[in-house]
Amino acid sequence: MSTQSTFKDRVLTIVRAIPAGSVLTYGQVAAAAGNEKAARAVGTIMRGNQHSFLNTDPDNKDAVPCHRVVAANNRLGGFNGGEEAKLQLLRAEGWNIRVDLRITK
DNA sequence: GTGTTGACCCGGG
DNA sequence: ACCCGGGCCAACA
Repeated sequence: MSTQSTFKDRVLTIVRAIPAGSVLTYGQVAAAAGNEKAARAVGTIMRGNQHSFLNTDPDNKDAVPCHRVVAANNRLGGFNGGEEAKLQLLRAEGWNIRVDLRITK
């Protein structure tokens, strides 16, 4: 069993299965992949995905919608193309993300 | 084989 | 709010 699917493979499969409009935390993905404590490693794996935009295409089976993986405690987490890109993708899927209320100069 | 790094997580002061 | 530390694991040098 272990020789066929590595932790990385399981993580990618799980992330591919996240439907639009849903999100999982790094920790939840790690737990679903069989190792609850590997949240950090999930981030490492996500970093390897170069395709930030193609990943939104639901018809592409190889797409890995890594923008649907967020950090715990309602934090956003990182992204290859910058947090701003991740923000817009999630907003397009119905999430309401508030950023700043104060006036700065 | 040994570090080091990092799209993490939790707790404590 | 802030800063700090320990733990965990995969990838890389």
